[in-house]
This record gives sequence, structure tokens and C-alpha cells, in this order.
Amino acid sequence: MPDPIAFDPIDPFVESWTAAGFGAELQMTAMAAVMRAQRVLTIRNEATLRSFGLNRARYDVLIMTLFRPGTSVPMSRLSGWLMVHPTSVTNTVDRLEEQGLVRRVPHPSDRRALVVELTDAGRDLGTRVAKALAEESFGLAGIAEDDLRELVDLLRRIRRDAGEFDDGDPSLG
Amino acid sequence: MPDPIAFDPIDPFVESWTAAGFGAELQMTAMAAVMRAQRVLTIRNEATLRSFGLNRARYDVLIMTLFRPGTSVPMSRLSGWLMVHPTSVTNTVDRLEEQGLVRRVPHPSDRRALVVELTDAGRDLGTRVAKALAEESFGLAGIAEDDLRELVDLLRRIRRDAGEFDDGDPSLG
DNA sequence: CAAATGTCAGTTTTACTGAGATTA
DNA sequence: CTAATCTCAGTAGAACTGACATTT
Repeated sequence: MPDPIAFDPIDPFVESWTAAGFGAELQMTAMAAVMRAQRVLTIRNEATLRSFGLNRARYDVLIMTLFRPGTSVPMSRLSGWLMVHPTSVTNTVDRLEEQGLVRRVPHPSDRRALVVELTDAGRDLGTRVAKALAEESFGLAGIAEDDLRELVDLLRRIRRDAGEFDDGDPSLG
Repeated sequence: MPDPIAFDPIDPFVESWTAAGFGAELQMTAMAAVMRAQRVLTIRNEATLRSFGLNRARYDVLIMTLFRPGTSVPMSRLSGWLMVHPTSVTNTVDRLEEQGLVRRVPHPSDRRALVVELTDAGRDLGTRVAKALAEESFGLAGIAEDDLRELVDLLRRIRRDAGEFDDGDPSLG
């Protein structure tokens, strides 16, 4: 992090926005809060990923693959699940392959498709990164667990509403 | 958005994480929720920005500058406030200058510094983009206002805790 | 002198478009 | 035949490092 500022930088911004009469202040504020929280948390966890030779995109693919039965997953699923362009997956998997962490193998039943499969080194590294991040509580150690649960619930509604997924299950709401 | 999935993709992920015994499930879940919400909301507002010839980085600089008295702001403030690298600001301002939306002028008192100043076109475009985004409620029209307030409050605590800013004001907490 | 401001050159990474080979 | 899966070539943009000139 750069030097912390002595006030929440969103505050004067919201004031100006309101004074300008653009409307939707609250939505604008929420948007800004999500953007900035993502940035801060990313920066906070970046050093750990870097110490394992990873960045966020590669970590996402690695951890995603680690959790599949047989630790392999089709490229197309990665693209959809991670909400990134198919060529970006190609690129990311290229790097992971260069690092010896994954390999591409033919899909067992669909001959168009390839699945990404962890190597032993990949499984090992993925496990160690996950533990390292958990060890630091993902930079969220100072937040009460009830607050985290509330946050997850609120963001779930936003994500559902924005069309990320489509279940109507209100059990966590 | 790609096709929505029929369940929250975080759910099976959390299950796997828990089963693996890595720890900090709740913090991991919150981290994932923030990352994914940011991604979804970004995608949702991207088309509007694009229709004005902007992307998020350029929008941030433009709107930041629009809200300064005299609509000008030092480059260094942009770097700190937006949490981006100084060379990224240089790059972003280069593009905005090419688009005729801002100009660099010498800082009145510090001869090392430059301030970014909106052109008339820049002020006009900034205003129109802001109104367009507000018109769409930043993609958050479906969320209750109380929920948004709660979300902003929770994220504020996370951002403060992560060192983005440093005020001890608990008035919103 | 050290620190801050901004730029430059060069590198890496990301993400896109458009095309194409292959298979369902 | 259409649609899906993935790759490739090329492009544009973002973000970093390290070095540098200038000024505080």
C-alpha cells in the first residue's frame, strides 16, 4: 500500500457527486467501494502470490483445477467460471505449462476439448499457496466473522442480480 | 456477461476448500465474493464507458479531475488516490490528452509537478458519462438502498483495516 | 544531501479481434 | 449444416522496473 490517507477518499468524492446532481449517489458509492476494496485486497495478497511465482490469473486457474475430481478441468469451464476470454485462458495455461505446474491432455469424451491437469509440482504448489493465503486470513483477519458473512450475502445478491449466476435460492439471503 | 450458471459458483468452491482443510474459509469466501462482484460490475458498466471512448482507468482520472476546484489535479494525487503506479498515470493521461479531454499544465507553486486540467470537451464528456452511469444506477438498481448502505459500511471497514486510509472515525461503523 | 515528481525505455501481462482447424 | 472448442497472429492497452532530470 502507498501511504494511507487520513480520511476515506470516497467521502469527498460522494459529496462532489451529490453537489453535481448526477443522481444514484448510493449506487455510485457502492460501486466505488467494491472497486477500491478489490484493489486493496488484491494488493494485500499479491506479495504472497508473487513469492510463489504466481499472479492472480494463474492462481485462479491453479486453485480451480486443484478442486476438480482428478484435479483436471476443461479449458472452456475455466473461461466461463473465471469470466475471462478464452484466449486469456490459453495464455494463462501456456504460462502455467512453462512453469511445469499443469499439462494439457485430451478430453476423454469430447475430442475438440482439452483438459488442464495438474502436475505433481502444480498440486504441491497450489496446496502451499492456499495454505499461505489462509495463514494470512487473506488480509481479512481484522474483520468480525459475522461481518464477513453479511458481506458475502450482500455481494451474492449483487452478483446474482447482475447475472453472474441464476439460482433463486434465497436460503442464504 | 457469459451465460449465467445455475448456481453460485462460489458454493462448490467453498466446499472443496473446506474439505481440503486449508482454513480461513470465511475469509477466502469473502475475498472471492469481492473479486467476482468487482468483475461482474465492471463488465456491466464497461459498455457505457466504451460508448464514450473511455475505459475504467481513463474514467477514473476524468471524474477525479472533474471534481476538483478549478477542475485540475496534480498527477501525484491521481496516483495516490487511484492506487495506481505513477507511470500508469502518465500513460492514462497521455491517452486522455490524445483524445483532447485533458491537458497538462505546470503546477502553480511546485515546479516539479504538473496538474491535469480538463478541456471543455473533457468537462462535457465527464458530465455526460457520469449521468449515463447514474441513469443505469451503475447496474445496482435491483438492490435495496439499505443493503447498499450496509455494503458500503462493511467495505469501508475492510478498506480501512487493509490500510487504504487511516481515520478512526467509527461513526458509520 | 535526501526525498519527491514525472518521464522514458523496455518488459510482461492482459484482453481483444479475426481467422481457422477440428469435432459434436 | 450450425455450433462449440481451442489456437494462432496481430493489436492495443495496462502496469511494472529501473534509470533519469528536475526541483524541493
